[in-house]
Amino acid sequence: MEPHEPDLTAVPVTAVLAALADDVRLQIVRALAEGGEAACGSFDFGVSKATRSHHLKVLREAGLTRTRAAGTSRLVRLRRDEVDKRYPGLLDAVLTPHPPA
Amino acid sequence: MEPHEPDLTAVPVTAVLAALADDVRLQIVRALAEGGEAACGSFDFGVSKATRSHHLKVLREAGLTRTRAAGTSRLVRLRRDEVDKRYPGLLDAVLTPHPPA
DNA sequence: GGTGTTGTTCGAATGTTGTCGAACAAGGGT
DNA sequence: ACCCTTGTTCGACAACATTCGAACAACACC
Repeated sequence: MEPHEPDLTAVPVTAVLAALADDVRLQIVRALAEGGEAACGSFDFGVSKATRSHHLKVLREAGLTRTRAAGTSRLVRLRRDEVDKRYPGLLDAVLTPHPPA
Repeated sequence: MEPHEPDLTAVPVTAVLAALADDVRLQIVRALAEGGEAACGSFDFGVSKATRSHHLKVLREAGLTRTRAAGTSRLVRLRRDEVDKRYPGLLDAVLTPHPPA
């Protein structure tokens, strides 16, 4: 089956924002922004693997990540350049820590 | 009753993103970014006034807009400076037109 | 006071999303 | 061949979102 990784220009803004508007997914994106490529299993944020797989699918279909198989694992990485090009400042604005003050 | 216009620092990022992740609300925000202050009724995007009122409430409670009474109308305006300060680049990234190419 | 305009709130219908366990698929190792 | 690890997919369920019409509130104006 196809990986279903659309071009960012084919994804409505609202879908990109919706993909980022979830706590678990935001943690995943933050981890990817810091750590580069990572296996799906490395994102243990207190949800089952079914849920995690679902969130990774949402991110992938929003055009935010790319996934490639590597043995029994799958490596996920953030499509930083493409996102920054189409939505300059979005990731920076959303990924930087936000002091409660 | 209180207007319920929280400080931006008190609103989780995901709530801000969720508020922007809707077509109707994004149109409202775009209109506000261009036209400055506007009455609620000026946002006729094919939804009923009940629905419009709901969306304005979501934007207000996400800390994105401010509302003040003016006679029988209510004037809404975007909290541009505050949003830009906390999330630099967010509004720009999201409000600028996105060519499908 | 009565009427019209402008919004808000309520209740209900409908649709979407997040979550899980269980079943399944694909690889790697022994 | 067998098993373990790693992920995905399937149903199901609960929670939340969007939408509407109708009822209500506040104000202005005659």
